[in-house]
Amino acid sequence: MARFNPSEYLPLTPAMFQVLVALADGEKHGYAVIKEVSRRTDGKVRLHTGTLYTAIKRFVVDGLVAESDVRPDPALDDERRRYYRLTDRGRAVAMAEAERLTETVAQARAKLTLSLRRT
Amino acid sequence: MARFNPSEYLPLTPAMFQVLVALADGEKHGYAVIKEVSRRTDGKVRLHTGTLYTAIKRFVVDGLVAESDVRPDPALDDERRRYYRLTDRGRAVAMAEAERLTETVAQARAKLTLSLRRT
DNA sequence: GACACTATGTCTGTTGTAGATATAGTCTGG
DNA sequence: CCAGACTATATCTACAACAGACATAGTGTC
Repeated sequence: MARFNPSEYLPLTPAMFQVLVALADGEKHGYAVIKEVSRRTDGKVRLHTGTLYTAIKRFVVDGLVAESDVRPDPALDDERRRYYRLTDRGRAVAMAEAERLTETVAQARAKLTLSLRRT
Repeated sequence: MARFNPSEYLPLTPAMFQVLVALADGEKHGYAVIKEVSRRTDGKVRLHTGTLYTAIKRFVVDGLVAESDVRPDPALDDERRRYYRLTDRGRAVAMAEAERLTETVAQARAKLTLSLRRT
């Protein structure tokens, strides 16, 4: 597992990227990921259950996400929930993807504005 | 066709976005689009012919791209080529997608760096 | 009591894409 | 001089990701 290179895991699909980003600020259960993404994007990005649970399963196998044993205060919990957290590797991949997208957008903007100046 | 709203066409798939961006600074033929994307992304993004020609066909139908009659100097031309240019609508969609991606990346960066500060 | 919400998960059909194949002309090195 | 690479368009098949439906089940609300 030594010298894991995040860029070899790229590009992520938009849905998978959103899953990792949702877990970035603290562990969450599946349904909470769906809601967080929907809330954050004003309902524009809607992860469906088929997409979400399949993605998380793969992330756990690949070591980007780990299932957590830590349960919150039982009063706030729901025993059906399964909590997931981003691993160091998952965080590195998400950051690399963010950088890749930044570069892509920068190039796109450059080309799109360049041609406006010409016209 | 009045009051076309570009955001209804979003999100674009990464491949489709690259095609529109490639055409942003002037009309090109299909093979030139493939090469431009590959060159610009240091070989990281490789559009395949199946993807490219299928995407362009759809863009022409949807009015985001138009086939151009303008042929360059015959000395520089290749009669097999088919040239395509971005329409106003195509440009509007590409710009809207660039803005959407900018917002997505900004949110991702915020969440990813926030958690670093916590830890 | 009906409906919406929370929560996890599987299944199927659709879509987009990769990669192969087809065709064919040009160009370059050994 | 001919093999192989490159240019150029296009179609086809197979696969992976995803949407959306379905299944299950408990809780909350009108």
